Amino acid sequence: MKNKQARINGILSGFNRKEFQHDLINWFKQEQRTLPWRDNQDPYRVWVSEIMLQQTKVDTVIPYFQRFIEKFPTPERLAEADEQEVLKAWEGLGYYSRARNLQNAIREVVSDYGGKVPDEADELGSLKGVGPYTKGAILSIAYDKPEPAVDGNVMRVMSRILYLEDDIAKQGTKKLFESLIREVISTEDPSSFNQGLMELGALVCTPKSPSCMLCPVQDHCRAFHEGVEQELPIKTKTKKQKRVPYAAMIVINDQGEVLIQQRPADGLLANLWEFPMVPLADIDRSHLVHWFYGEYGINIKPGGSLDKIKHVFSHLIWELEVIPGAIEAGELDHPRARFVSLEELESYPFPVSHQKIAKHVH
DNA sequence: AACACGGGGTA
DNA sequence: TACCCAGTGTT
Repeated sequence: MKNKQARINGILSGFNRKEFQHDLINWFKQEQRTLPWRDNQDPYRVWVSEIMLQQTKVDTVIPYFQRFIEKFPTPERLAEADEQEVLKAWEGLGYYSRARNLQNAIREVVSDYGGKVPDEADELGSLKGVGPYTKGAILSIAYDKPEPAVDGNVMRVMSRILYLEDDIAKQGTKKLFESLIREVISTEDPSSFNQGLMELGALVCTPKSPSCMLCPVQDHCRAFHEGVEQELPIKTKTKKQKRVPYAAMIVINDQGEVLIQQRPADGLLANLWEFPMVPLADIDRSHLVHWFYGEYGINIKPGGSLDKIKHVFSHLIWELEVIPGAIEAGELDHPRARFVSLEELESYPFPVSHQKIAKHVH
């Protein structure tokens, strides 16, 4: 413990905190982008935006945020919505547990906190989906509290400013940055300080070829002075994804309805909908008919492949072979599957991979 | 301390 | 390709 504080003191010796705060905050106030969640300090809107922005670019989030707030303008409206409706609003944004956790947490806010987003760190941090970053972001941006909000931007920017060679891919490194931010954050305007750090990372202090000549805190940057800004931060590589081939089936009944099913409540793409599919490692292509009958109680006659879809996730790659199946005989018998009209299909939340499959449904 | 968890954009 | 992005929960 003492060791750690000693290191922090060492890192910050000779660092002009007051001037750094001033230069950063002035730049932020001058150059910040106009973004929908910056209209006001409504903690609910700040919260929604912070969840959406996790691992997701600002430009991607903007239209989702607008639609989401329009549909669920208050904690109460989100709390009372069906989960399927929330997932539909999240459709295409990815990391769907964010949406389910957000609704779960908002329901707790409505039932336990009278609909008011907590402004206390422990209460906020105990809510589903609110980790150290989001907690600090809400406290500083919505409630003007001097709490660190350390994300990838902040670690990159501060690695360069302070010339730190800690591996930012390691979990523990984030704690170091949180301790450092606690020491250097502006207590007068923690919101602009935290947002300024992130805005700087997004606009100036970018991962590749940072625009140091335009940087408002260039004077404070040790990496720039040493000419090593391109070498920082240190980040170990992620391992590459595993390929998994699937057969995905388009099965349409005599009423023109297509067969879909809801995915399990846990794991990948939880509770979203999909076309029937099976890993081609589990069964051979020639056993498709047998597998399909066993699973759904319907005899089909597979047609030729309509498409091969490659879909990349962060940790795996789906290779989907789209195969039509003509119904020969049988009655659907499956707890999570149903036939729906093409019109109804639109109201179900599908992952992007299966939206690609849906393009072959006519 | 690792790994699961989406999807889109960039060089 | 490979990396990056306003991270969190689980094991």
